[in-house]
Amino acid sequence: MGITERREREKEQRRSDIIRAAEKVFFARGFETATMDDLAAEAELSKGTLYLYFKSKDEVYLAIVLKAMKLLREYFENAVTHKSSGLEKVRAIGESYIQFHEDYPDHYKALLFFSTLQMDETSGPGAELKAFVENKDVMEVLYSAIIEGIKDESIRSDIDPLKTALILWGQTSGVLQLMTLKGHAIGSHFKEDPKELLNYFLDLMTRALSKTEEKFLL
Amino acid sequence: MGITERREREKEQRRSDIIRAAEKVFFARGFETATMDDLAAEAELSKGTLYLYFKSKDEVYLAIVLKAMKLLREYFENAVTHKSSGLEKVRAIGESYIQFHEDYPDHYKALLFFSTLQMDETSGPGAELKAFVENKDVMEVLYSAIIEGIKDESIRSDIDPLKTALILWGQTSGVLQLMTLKGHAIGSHFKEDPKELLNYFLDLMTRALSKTEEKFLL
DNA sequence: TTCATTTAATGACTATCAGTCATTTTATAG
DNA sequence: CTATAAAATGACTGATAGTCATTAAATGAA
Repeated sequence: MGITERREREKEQRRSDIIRAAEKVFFARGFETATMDDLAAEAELSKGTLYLYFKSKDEVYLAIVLKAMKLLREYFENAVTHKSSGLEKVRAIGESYIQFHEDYPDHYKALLFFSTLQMDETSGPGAELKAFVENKDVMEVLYSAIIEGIKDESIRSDIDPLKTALILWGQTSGVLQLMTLKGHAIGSHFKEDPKELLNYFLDLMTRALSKTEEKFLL
Repeated sequence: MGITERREREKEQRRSDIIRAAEKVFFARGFETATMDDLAAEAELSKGTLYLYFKSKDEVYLAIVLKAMKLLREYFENAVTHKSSGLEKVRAIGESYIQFHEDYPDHYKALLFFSTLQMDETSGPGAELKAFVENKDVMEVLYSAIIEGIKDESIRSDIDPLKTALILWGQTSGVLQLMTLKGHAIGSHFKEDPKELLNYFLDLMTRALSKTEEKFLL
C-alpha cells in the first residue's frame, strides 16, 4: 500500500512549499505586515488550506525559524570539520556564524526576532522545546570544541569549559547583533566598519582563549 | 499669559499618565495582546483621546522604550560617579546594566524587543533617530570610562578604545540577553546559575581589560 | 453673567485581517 | 459507476487599530 506513503510525501512537500512561499512573503513584506492572504496567493492555495498545514500564522513563522536553526547548526558542524585544533574550531564557529548572517540575512533576522519573542500556545505544542533543542545542539558543538581545545592544549586549561561556551555564545551573538542592527549607525557615526569590528572581536576572542599567547587584548 | 503654559504642562502630564498606564497594561498582557481599549480603560480616557496624544500603538510603545533608555543611561551615569579608576567604572557600568535588568525587568525586555524591531513610519518622525541618540549617549559613557582607564593606567593601553567600547557593549548585551531569555533553560539543562555566569563574565572582562593583570581568562 | 470661539474629549463606525467551517472538489476503493 | 474518505475552498465571523463627526469644556470678550 504505497498510496498512504505517497500521500504522506505529498503532504510534506506541500508543507515545505508553504514554508518557502512564507519566506518569500514574510521576508519581503515583514512578518507583521504580510497577511495570510498574501501567503495563500504566493503559495497558490486558498487561505483555508494553509490552516490544514499550520495551526496559525505564528506556527508558519516558527517553521521558518526552525529551518534557520537547522541551517545554522549545519554551518557550525561544517565549520569544525577539517580543522585540526580545538581553538581553530572555536574560531571557525564564530566565523561561520558571521558567514551565516551574510548568506542568509533574512533567516538570521528571523532567528533574532524569534529569540526576543515569547510565543504563545497557538504556535503549536512544544514550540519552545523544539527551539531550545536546536539551540542546545548549537551549544553542544561549541562546548565540544572547547573541551577538545583544552585536551589538545590549544586552549588554556584554567577556564570552565561550560561557562566559557555559554559566555562565548552570548558574547558572539551580542556583537553580531549589534553590528547587524546598528551597523549602519556605527558606520556613519563612529566611523567604524562593522565587518572589521567583527574580525577584531574574533581576534580578541581567539587570543583570549589561546594557551600559548600570553599577551592578548580582551 | 500663564494659561498656555499651564495647558502645556497638563498636556505633558496627561501624556506621561498615558505612558504609565501603558506600562501597566502592556507589561501585564503583552504588547501584542493588550488592546488600545485596554489602555483607554486603564488611563480612564476614551480611545479617541489616546490618539490625540500618540499617533499609533507603536508610538506609545516607543515612548516606553525611550523612557527605559533614559533610565538605563541614568544607571550608567550613577554607576561611574564615585568610582576612582577607569577600569572600576567600566566594571560598574556592566554591573549597573545587570542591576537595571533586575530593577526593571519589564523595561529591560521592552528595550530588548525594540532593538530587534524595525519600526515603520507610523511610530512618529525620527523614531529611529531618537532611539539612536539615547543609545549613543550610553556608548559615550562607556567610551569615556575606557579612555579614562587608559589615562589613569588601570586599563591596558594596547587596545582601540572605540572598538573596545563597541565590542564590550555588544558582548555584555549579548550575555545578559542570553541569561534573560534562556536563563531558565540554562539553569535546568546546563545546571549553571545565570546570575553566577554574569559575574563570571564581569570578572573575565575586568581581568581582560586590566593593565596590571598579566594572566587572565578571557 | 452670557455668548462665541477655541480646544479637548468622545465613542460609534470603518477597514483590515487572523482564523473558522459548511460546502464543494478530488482521489480512492469496492 | 457509486460510495466513501480526504483535501481544498472561500464566504463568513470576531477582534481590534485607527478615524471622524459630534459633544463637552474651557476661555475670553462684551
